[in-house]
Amino acid sequence: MLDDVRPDVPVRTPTSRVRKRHEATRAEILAAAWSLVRAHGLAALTLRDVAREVGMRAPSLYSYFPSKNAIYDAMYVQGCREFVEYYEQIPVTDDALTDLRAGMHAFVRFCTDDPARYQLLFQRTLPGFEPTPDSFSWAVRGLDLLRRRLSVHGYDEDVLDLLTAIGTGLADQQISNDPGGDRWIRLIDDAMTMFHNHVSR
Amino acid sequence: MLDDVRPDVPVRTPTSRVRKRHEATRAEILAAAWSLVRAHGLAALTLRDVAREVGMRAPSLYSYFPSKNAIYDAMYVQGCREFVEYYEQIPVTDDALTDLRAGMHAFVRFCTDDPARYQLLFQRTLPGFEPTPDSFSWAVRGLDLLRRRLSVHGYDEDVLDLLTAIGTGLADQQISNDPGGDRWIRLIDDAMTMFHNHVSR
DNA sequence: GTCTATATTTGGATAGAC
DNA sequence: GTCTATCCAAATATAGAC
Repeated sequence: MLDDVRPDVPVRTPTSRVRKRHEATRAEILAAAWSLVRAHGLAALTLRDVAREVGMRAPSLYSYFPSKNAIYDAMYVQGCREFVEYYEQIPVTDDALTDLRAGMHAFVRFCTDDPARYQLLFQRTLPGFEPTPDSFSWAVRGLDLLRRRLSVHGYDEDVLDLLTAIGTGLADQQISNDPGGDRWIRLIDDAMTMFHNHVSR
Repeated sequence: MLDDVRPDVPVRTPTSRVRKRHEATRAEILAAAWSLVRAHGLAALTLRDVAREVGMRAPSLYSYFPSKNAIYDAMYVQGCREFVEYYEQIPVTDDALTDLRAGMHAFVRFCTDDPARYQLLFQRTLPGFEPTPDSFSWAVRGLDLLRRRLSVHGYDEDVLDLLTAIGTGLADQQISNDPGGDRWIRLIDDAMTMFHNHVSR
């Protein structure tokens, strides 16, 4: 084939420039989708709205995502990556209680910062959606990070399960019953004291 | 008017017999709706499906409920009443830890027994629905009962908030990450020991 | 009260021109 | 890649006969 004369840039492979533009538009679409779900709820997202937000018509989105669920799926991966980034920037000390408190504050803040994201990642009540196995592996990665952070101080499985329950409970109550406030956030330090005393018995 | 000749049973007022039949059909419709949401998810409920389940056509449901959300609303009230019934049958002892454990087991069991009901009552992620003020008062009633049960042993507000966080967290993790199992259920007694030791400091 | 028929809306997805 | 036009399906709700 003639194409093989220039194997580095074969016909049909978009140039790096074109690919970058494509990726940029994809990112713009996702940003618009996030903006909409934050404003109107996760389940209220429609392709028409997303398209209008980025100055397109709905069918044009199909050049970037094969379906609506593919958009949700990409948002899911983004959320997982944000979670990992959130956690990696928390310093680890040699004091278990300090780390527990910092970790729990980070977790609850991550959840309350964006309830729509919380619903997508952790509640999974979206009608027809579930993440692809590939995307779900990102969630596993985030959870692993969380567990590794905590197992540094020697906690076992059951104790980690108790801790995740306290975490989701605090975040859930804060979001459901005092959105924008701090009624459960201000219980975090005390809750971690309780937890720490218990597991150090 | 001639109707006034028999003021006990005026025209246009259905007889007790007719009213009872009407109520029975309403109950049948609600039972069908519960059955469907348990099988296919809370958000997947459609009037056609409900009607088919009770041997009707969709428009006939409008003789019993003015809208789909009115059905959700009636289910919401039913769920709240079931919650109250669940709690009223729990014996109160003079031992705080015993009551904490029994109360928390009851709460988590109530949630895990019917995840669709849990979602309707506590998560409130249903697209266009929110309970009418009248129905919501039933939820307040349930929460009041819960608080009264616990305040018997002298807990203050912040402590109750911590306890509700632990409760929703345990229920949420059990439903989301181990449906049908007992991975978080078996942590309840230990969690209540932790809580009790902490607040009795 | 129940039905058939239908209005209305909505929204995901596709075809094909440019 | 983007558009217009359209399809298709689902689902709530209403009108009016019986």
